Amino acid sequence: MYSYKYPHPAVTTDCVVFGFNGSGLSALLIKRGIEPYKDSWAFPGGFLHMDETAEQGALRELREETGVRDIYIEQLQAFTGVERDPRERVLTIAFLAFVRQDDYEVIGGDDAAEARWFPVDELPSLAFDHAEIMRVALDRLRWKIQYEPLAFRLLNSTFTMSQLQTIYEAVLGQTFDRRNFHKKMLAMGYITPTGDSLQNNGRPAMLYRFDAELFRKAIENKKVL
Amino acid sequence: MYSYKYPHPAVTTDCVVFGFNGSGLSALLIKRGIEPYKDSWAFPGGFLHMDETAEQGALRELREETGVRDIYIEQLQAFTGVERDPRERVLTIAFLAFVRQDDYEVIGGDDAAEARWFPVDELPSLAFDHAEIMRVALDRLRWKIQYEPLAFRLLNSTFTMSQLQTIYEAVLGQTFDRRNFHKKMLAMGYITPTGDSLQNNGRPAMLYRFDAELFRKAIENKKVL
DNA sequence: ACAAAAGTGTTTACTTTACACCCATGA
DNA sequence: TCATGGGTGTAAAGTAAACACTTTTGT
Repeated sequence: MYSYKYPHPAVTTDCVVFGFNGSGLSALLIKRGIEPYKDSWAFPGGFLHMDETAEQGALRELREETGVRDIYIEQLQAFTGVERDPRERVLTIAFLAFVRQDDYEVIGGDDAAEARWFPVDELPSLAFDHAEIMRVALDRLRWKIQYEPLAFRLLNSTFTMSQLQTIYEAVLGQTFDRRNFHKKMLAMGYITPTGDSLQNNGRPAMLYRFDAELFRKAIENKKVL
Repeated sequence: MYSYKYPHPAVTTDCVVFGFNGSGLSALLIKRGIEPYKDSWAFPGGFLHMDETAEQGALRELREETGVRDIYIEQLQAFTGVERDPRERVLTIAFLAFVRQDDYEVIGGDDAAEARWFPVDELPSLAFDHAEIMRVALDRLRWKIQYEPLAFRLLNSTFTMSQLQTIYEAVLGQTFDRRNFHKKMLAMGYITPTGDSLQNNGRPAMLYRFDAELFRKAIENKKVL
């Protein structure tokens, strides 16, 4: 037992993991193996340990519950509704993650009976206030992809322009002119051709690479992200 | 005493309150009246109660410690470093606020021995990790003012174009061409002239008003904030 | 030769920047 | 009448949007 002079809320972390499989945008959910909301789908997450930051906790829970590891996450926001958990006062710090969906064999583990990807437009009903968290996460994703090079975290290290365009179209829910898209992306100054090409069905497509070094220089010069 | 099966961190809220007094940008700080960091300057804030959301807690602490009440705040982010408080594990949820500096007689109260405004470029050294919070808050402010009508929260309900321009220049640390600034602001479509004017030193300046209704319509039509 | 997907350039519209003179008021 | 700050328009540059034909590959 742990005792405190004043009441303390419990603190959890949750990870909204977005993945891309070549066509549509998905989110990684786990089926809860324990109460409350047993057998409901929810974001991977769990109670914060005393010796880890929220970010470390979120990564640990993600690894334990889905097998996904070593990825980039960033804080979304804290959700602090008083009644969001029936057990006791629990607030959660939600994180956003972006991964190449095919890099991971997601497997349920620990408190998760099962883990799988759901297309973001075919989500099941979610435990706790996770539907609200999902709304905020999608808004943030749509906002950020326009100002930060998030898309490259969802692609292999080399990619074609149409793969890149597919991500933007999936996230923003609109289509772009192929020629203008191509021009605009190259004009950013941090996407470089590799020289290789990738073949699927028609003419082979050139492969590009995101250059983090050039990106850093680009934002320095242009003073806006 | 309050006992739990697993250890719980303590949770506080902190408010980074930005104010504008007609010329420069300031932040509201309190001098801590209790340990730890007694007599250091810090953001107003304190422990979260079990029956309030983080936002409610932040507003309550702000009221208790500085007398500032009934203002708009928004969540900045949670700060969760393991060693950020010497007493026990404490994580804080930081909020951002924007106020008309002259609307409030700030007064120290509760755990705060004193409360006063500091120009953001003349801040004292801060308690806990509040210097880090300040950095994040300023980054966020600079980012948001370019995309959201924050400036109007810092001004009286009617204002002149040069007052508005002064805020943008103070926050972003750069100057703008008076004519282009004027055009751009009116082009937003949600700033309307009141018909009145304000006199200070030369020719009287037209007074404008921020129209929240027009703003709502403007973001609907332009689909980007 | 045909189907499928990829590569590419030009014109037009729009947005942003640069820039200077006249006006209203108080001292 | 002078000093102070406010109001305003136009031309040039840059950015974004519209738009269609040709190329490479596999079948």
